[in-house]
Amino acid sequence: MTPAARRVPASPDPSAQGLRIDARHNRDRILSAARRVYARDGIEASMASVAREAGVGIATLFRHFPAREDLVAAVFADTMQTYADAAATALADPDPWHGFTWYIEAVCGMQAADRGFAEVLTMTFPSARALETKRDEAYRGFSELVVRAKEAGRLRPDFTTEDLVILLMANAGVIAATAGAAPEAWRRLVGCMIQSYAVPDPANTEPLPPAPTPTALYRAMIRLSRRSSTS
Amino acid sequence: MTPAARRVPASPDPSAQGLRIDARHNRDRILSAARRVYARDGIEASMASVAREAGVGIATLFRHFPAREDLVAAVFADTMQTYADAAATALADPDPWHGFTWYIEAVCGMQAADRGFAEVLTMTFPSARALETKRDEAYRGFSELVVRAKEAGRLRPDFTTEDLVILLMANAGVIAATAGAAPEAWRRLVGCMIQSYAVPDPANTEPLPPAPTPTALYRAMIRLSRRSSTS
DNA sequence: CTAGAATCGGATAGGCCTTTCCGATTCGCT
DNA sequence: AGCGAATCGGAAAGGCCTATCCGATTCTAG
Repeated sequence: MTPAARRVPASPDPSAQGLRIDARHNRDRILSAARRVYARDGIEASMASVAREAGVGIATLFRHFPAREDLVAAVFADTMQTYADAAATALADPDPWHGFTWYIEAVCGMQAADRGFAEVLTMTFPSARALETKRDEAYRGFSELVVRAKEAGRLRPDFTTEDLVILLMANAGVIAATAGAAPEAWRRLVGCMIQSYAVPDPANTEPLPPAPTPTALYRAMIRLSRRSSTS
Repeated sequence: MTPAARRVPASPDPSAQGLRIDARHNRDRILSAARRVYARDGIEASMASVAREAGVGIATLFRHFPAREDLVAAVFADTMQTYADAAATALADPDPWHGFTWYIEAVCGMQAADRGFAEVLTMTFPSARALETKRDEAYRGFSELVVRAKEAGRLRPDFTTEDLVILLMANAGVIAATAGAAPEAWRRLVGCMIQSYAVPDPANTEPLPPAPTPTALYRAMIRLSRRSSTS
């Protein structure tokens, strides 16, 4: 047994290698705390609040993740993997249009489930190579989905891959604004957008997802004014 | 001349009445500074930054507007008037569908021109009566626009007034995310959404507004990660 | 079991924010 | 011109945040 093999990496995360086991333990606590905080408050949540949630000292947090970007990249590494995998799954669908719409709904659903991730998808972190590699992978898959859906005659020819980015930004806005008070509003938005992407076909109109109730939206609009900073 | 008539309100704002002229002057400086700051940074901008921009002491700002909400309400009073007026203008359009789409584009354009206003439209301020009165007025006008557009057979029957709120939230998201780097992205979003609101008619398809260029969107996604707070 | 290295986390410095207090200044009437 | 009231704005108190320092603690190898 070589000295280097003594510290076996029990954690699946390769960047935890070589750490003392208490350090690795803290690292994991920080990551799961950050996951919770970012999902709730978005990635502009303070480093201090993450440390509090994790129950570690502030210095410990900064030692493991010197910059906020490092923490964000570590937290969303596997979510970005899921994101990239979704494109592959969609490409395996024999129906190009169904694969295209499934992908969009899946991605927007991931945004709805995690406010932090919703924000990550509308930003780019040039220094976080791992994240950007996954993003590029997903992008290539989506480009292929677009080509196939156009070839099948279901996707309008003037659709561009930039439209997905716009949708992600729009969806992030709805999710941030409704934040739990109208949890289905984003489905309505996505349903409308997909509708507009399709080549018009009166013989094949899908119903839209239901609109949120007026009271739900009103609650969202009030809640929105009850906050201070974040973002 | 009665004592009460001595101080003539030169300012159009009735709530400036009874102030000494230097006080009124400061009030105006604060309001125009806040307009600039809110348009640029959104209504979560700090009171301190508004005071700095206005060149007045912090205490002066707080004396005139004890709570952030008071300042927001004062700043956006006339913009909300324009907002309400737009509904009336749209109702005067003889073509119900054209009036409907014109209104949506006008309102979303107002959002694009003022990030603070974009946020105000997705919130409600129960204590700011004047603001909410105007909002209700616009809402009633929009409801009528919806009815007429449906009667004309151009607007899909399952459209609801809540869809406008969702669009406003989505548009606010795109505007906040692109913030100058891709100034036309919101038009693409709005074009798509209007497309989806229309009763499908292959004989009458309008082209979508152009999509932003990939580089413009990329710049927006980088810029987004370059900020600290906001929101 | 122990020594030394790795790690922890409280404390601290510095920044920005909100809100209030109060002495200094300016205005407006006489 | 001059007085009193209105208004100004710097200062201060308190909160939260980032980032770093360093003595205390915990782990690991031998």
